[in-house]
Amino acid sequence: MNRLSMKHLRYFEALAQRRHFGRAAEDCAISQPALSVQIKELEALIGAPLVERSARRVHLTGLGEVFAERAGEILRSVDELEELGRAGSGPLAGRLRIGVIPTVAPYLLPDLIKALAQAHPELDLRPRETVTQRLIEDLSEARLDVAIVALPISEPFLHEVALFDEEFVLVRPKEDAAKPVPSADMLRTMRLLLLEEGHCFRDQALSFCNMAPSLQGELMEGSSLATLVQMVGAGIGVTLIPEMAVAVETRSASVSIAHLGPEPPKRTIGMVWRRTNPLSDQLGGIADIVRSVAMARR
Amino acid sequence: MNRLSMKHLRYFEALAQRRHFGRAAEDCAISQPALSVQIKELEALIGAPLVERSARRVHLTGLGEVFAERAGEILRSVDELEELGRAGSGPLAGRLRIGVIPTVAPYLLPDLIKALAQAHPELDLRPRETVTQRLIEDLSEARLDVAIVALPISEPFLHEVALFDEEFVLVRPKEDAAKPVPSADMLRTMRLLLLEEGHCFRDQALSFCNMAPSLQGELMEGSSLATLVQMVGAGIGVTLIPEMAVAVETRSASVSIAHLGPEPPKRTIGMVWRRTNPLSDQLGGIADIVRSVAMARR
DNA sequence: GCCTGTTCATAACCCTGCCCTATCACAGAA
DNA sequence: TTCTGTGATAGGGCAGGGTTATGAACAGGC
Repeated sequence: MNRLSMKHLRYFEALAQRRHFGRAAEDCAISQPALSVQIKELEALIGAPLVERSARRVHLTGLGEVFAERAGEILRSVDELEELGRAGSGPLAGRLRIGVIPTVAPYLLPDLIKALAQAHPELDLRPRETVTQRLIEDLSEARLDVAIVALPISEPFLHEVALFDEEFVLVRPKEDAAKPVPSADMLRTMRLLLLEEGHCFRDQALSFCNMAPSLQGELMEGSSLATLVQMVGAGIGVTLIPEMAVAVETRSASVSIAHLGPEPPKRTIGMVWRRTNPLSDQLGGIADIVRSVAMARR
Repeated sequence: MNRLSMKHLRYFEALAQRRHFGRAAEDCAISQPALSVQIKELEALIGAPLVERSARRVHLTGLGEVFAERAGEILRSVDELEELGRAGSGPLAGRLRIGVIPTVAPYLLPDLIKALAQAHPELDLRPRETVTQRLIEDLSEARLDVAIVALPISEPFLHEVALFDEEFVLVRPKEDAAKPVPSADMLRTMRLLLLEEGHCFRDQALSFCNMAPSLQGELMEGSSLATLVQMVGAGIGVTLIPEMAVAVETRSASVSIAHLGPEPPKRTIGMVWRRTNPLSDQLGGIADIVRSVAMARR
């Protein structure tokens, strides 16, 4: 006889309702002696009698009634708790903490949130925007469920799925529109505006130009693509932005867009999550939705 | 594997706090495999994973966190419930439903309530005033814990203890004060005012006068001793009242009190409760308090 | 790359707790 | 009294939940 158990509560509740050991035992699908013993044990546990036994009828003591009431409340909570799994009936119910890198988030998230809310209305979406490294850390510490980043990540503990490829396009001042499109090598000689350290997109752009990260002395840095484009519009230099950002960012700037050929630079955006995440299977479905949203934006 | 148990909740709570199977198992004073099995069973029961196992660290799933929170609340309630017995530390904690007959209640209850509140501050007193028969019924149905009535009751299921004896005194109009005190036989010829049917005091008075209950045609009836005394003051007849009522009832009426002798009628007031009441022992203590209050009123 | 330590899962065994049936004890009713 | 209904007690058996031993997966150091 150790501590209060669920059985004690359920048996006592039955007894409180029926006020009859035999009848209550029946309700509990056990024999009358079994119930008697359990109730007795419960009273010993509480240290005070809860029921008053008389030959003809069973009554609750004052304490017994208080106990029955509280026990009932607890049991209802427990019943509810048992239903918790089934209640979140859909495969993906509850919170989904999704991280997105800054060079994707503003262009993808608005549509994505709408699409996810439609596909999984019971989903409590918690988006978060930050650089890749932080996203990986957050995934590792289980502060995030999934992240949308540029692949590859190559973290052994993460599962990766590709979502889509996106091209990098050159943003020049409007008056340069007629000029020939520079090659990657030529870019290196131009004043190239890039995001500050930590953004993966910065590294991707540098890699396309075959520039060592240490050459950055010559460069200007901005904290967002919007800033970079506005600076280009002001004639300060040129920059690269991902295709998806074009529609939003060039609307209000006097810049021209040029596709870099013949082998345009591009990156692969993908979704990653911990291999150990028990929802792994369902997360593939989420990835499909992200993919379709990204395609629709073309 | 049947239903959710206290162990499931406690083990899961430990795991949620420690985020480590071995450590949590230690907290629960069981072995790590035992905890693993229970958690696994719990997840099967809920129908969804609650924890995410990885080699280095354990995380809760979204559902797991919700579950942990709710489980914690439930466990706190249960802990509290376990304390219920010990909390009502005194032998007589909680509700005490006490019934008193109407010819005693107004003269005893005020002092009694004060005395009981002082002796047992944790006592939640629920007094009730009604005629003997109803009191007995209420005791039988466990709607009352104890009753203060005129003895004997002679119900086999009730335990009786005597509290005190009280004399009946004659109430006459003030102008009769000088007249000789009538004998019991003489009373029968006077206009005797009595309580209405159902009050035990009525029967006791009738019995003193050796009058058959059927002779009531000649009598006046009142619904309370106060009414009777006022009517006597108005010269309508005479009445008997218990000694304890004298101080209160004759204060504001022009009546005179006479002791009937040489063998004055009296009745024994006592306390009764169900033999099966588990608090039987403690109730003797309550009776002692009632007794001392009654004595003090002399 | 291989070895080692950590951690959770699985397996095999065992014991305690719980339930069953049978029976007793008691109180009311006939 | 005897009979009936009710709760308590006794003794035995099954299984849930515990134990230890071991396996599998993974991280980190050499």
